[in-house]
Amino acid sequence: WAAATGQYTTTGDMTIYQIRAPATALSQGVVMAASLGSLHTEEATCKRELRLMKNREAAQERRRKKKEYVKCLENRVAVLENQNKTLIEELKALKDLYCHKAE
DNA sequence: CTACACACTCGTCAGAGAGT
DNA sequence: ACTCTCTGACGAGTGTGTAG
Repeated sequence: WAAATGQYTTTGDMTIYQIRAPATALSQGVVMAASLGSLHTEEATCKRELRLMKNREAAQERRRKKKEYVKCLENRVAVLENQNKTLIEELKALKDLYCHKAE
């Protein structure tokens, strides 16, 4: 997994996860540390993979809901445009009626 | 056919906010 | 203080249309 985004290093009593900056990015690496006592490297790896998986699923769900929302809005636009058209026609008919009565 | 531009999708990161 | 979820932003990969 290290090839993907980062790598682990151990310094003193701390296990450090160093995120490798993207090839073109200006940002420095971010350091996330966890005490060696509670977070074994293997356990940390597991935790990270679990977090990535959950986040991946969250992003997918988010995008699905966004699509749904946009579709909903588009439907609403269509309905309102139809209503508007109908009202304009109705208004026109009433105006005609009124004009003929006035004559 | 190739090279390029543009649009779209996906995974990931970082940060905010809520819950414990 | 710590953990978890949600979400905007970003970069990489891929598909598609178009000019040369």
